[in-house]
Amino acid sequence: MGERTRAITIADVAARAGVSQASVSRVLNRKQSVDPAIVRAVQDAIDVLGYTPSVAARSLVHGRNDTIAMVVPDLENPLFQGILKGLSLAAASDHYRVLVADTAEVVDDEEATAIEARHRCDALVLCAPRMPEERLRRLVARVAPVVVVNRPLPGAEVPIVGVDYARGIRDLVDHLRGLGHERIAYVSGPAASASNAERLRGVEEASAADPSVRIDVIAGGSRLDDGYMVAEAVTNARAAGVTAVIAFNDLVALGLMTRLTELGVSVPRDLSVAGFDDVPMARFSTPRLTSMSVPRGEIGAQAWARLRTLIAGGPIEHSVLYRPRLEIRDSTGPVAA
Amino acid sequence: MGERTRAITIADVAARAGVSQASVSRVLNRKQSVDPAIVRAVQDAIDVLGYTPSVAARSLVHGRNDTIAMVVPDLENPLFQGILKGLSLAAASDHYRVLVADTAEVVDDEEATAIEARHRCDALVLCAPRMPEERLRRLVARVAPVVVVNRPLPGAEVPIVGVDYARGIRDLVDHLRGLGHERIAYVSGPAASASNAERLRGVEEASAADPSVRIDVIAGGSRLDDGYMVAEAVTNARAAGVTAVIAFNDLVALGLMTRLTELGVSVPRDLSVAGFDDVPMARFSTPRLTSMSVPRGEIGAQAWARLRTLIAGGPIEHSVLYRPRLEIRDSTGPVAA
DNA sequence: CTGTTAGCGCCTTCAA
DNA sequence: TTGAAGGCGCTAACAG
Repeated sequence: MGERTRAITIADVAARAGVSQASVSRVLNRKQSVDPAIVRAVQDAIDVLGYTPSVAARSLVHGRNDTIAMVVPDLENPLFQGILKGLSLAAASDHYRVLVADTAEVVDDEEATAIEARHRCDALVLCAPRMPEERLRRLVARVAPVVVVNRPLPGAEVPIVGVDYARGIRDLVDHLRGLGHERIAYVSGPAASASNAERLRGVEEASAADPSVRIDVIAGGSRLDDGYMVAEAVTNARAAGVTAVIAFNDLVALGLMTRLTELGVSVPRDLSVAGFDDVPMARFSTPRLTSMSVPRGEIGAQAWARLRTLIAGGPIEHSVLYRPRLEIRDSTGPVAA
Repeated sequence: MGERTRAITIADVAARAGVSQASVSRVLNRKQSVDPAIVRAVQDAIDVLGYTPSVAARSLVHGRNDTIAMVVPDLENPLFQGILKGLSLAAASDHYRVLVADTAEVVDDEEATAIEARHRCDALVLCAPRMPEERLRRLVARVAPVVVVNRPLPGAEVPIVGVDYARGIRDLVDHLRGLGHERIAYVSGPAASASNAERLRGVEEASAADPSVRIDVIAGGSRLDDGYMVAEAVTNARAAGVTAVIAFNDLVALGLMTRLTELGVSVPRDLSVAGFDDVPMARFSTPRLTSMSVPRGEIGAQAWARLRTLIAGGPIEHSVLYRPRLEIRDSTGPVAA
């Protein structure tokens, strides 16, 4: 890598500077102190020759290559993008780079992809929202050091950086309750998604905590289209008394609102709609979308912090769960009188 | 990399199988024909030991590591995400992985980042829309094999995969002209952006080709906020007779429409608005946004195709320029009578 | 402080 | 067809 023609090596530098390779290596790594004259000679030789050390050789000697991998189901998901960005920037500040491995939503490939990616790198960030728990647990043990992002994994020896989706849903329900809504619909995400399961748990908890509220679940999805297409089901629910909708995420909420507008359903007058994730677009929809904000970049940065500790041989640090922050905008309002 | 404890090596496998390392290497790489008995013995040993070859050692020997890097100014830009996804998938099908290097919009870091990334990888995909041409030309020569994405670079020895933005703008202007618009405003992107320059060229060409049309340029930006904030300037332009707006990209168009709606300006009745890039959200805005579609994933895939040829020692293949496709939706309409 | 010597794990001639 | 040996480029002992 890194060279077109026959690369110049540390031996060339040593020869030109009239010293041993070890000395060159020393000035390169500033480990021991070296005679200033030699340092200068070596520096000169390096400059003249335009030498750069081979990362491959270094990797072989050190047993690491200052690279981590992030495995994601879909690079086009704004949530993962934000995490990747945060991870990439944080890692870069420690001279680490990030390899991306998009599994294109094929759950059955995730395991192999993760193992392969891990083999090229020093550590792994795993986003595998749909992988069965047991399989993920085995995988995690196999590819350590690793941190799991955006889903719980009870009992596994791995740091987790995630979001308290259940709590977020409860907070959202509270918000709607405060506006007078008692009949709410939750448009669910992908059936196998762990974070959808967490949200559903939040739905249950909210129902249990407040008998006056009733929350129906409508099968949805995770993308704009899914929200668009679920609109009919939502209007049916509305006819049956539902006054507010919580969507799996903002994309679904935005797609839903688009269709509702077409159908002549006014948000929030006829129906309140809330999303989750607080993607940039949420502030720019009409009406502006009430959402639960999730610190995407921060999740990536925290994942790196934990990974760095593990790489350095440190302990498995405490997991973190971010509590989503309610962003009240214009798509939710008081229940119609 | 790839190991926690002392890794097992090809020597361990050889020992257990009772053959030489060379034989193991042979069955691993299925190069020469090997005695079936040996093959079996080696396979068994590999399975029992759970051996996987060291990528670092391989890299050192081969001088490559089956990894390419993509340098981008901002991972959160939907355009680059799409390209990255396409690139990543295409490369993966050839057992290559992609390293991402986000320069966080700091143009002065791009050069160093590119060189560093290139040093870790076999080749580079460069997205550097704001780097001065001359500097980019020098850089490109230095980091080959490389392909430049999404900007022209006349006279450089490098394949380019890009978009004919000028043509796209002209097609868009034609569309608006067909609807009767003669006074158009172009909300420009970042001043240093090469693709903005291309769009401006399209604006000039369109004006030159059709004297009946007049296109004003309004300074904008590249994000939702920029579009939102430029709305006042746009309404002023409208007061001065402008009947249609072309935004630098969809994000700007969407932000602009949001603000226009707030200001009571009806799109497309009072003003037509068109974007560029055709991001997923364009189909879901209210009104649905007319845009110029750009094949994001395909750009990434083509970038990989060219890179692969270069890596294999092939020639610099022809550059490609995609012609954006007009997606007529509801945000553009006939000029008011 | 410096040079010599062994590897890191793998592939690849070269003989046998 | 197989094994032995050298080397990819660098670093880390170990002497000197």
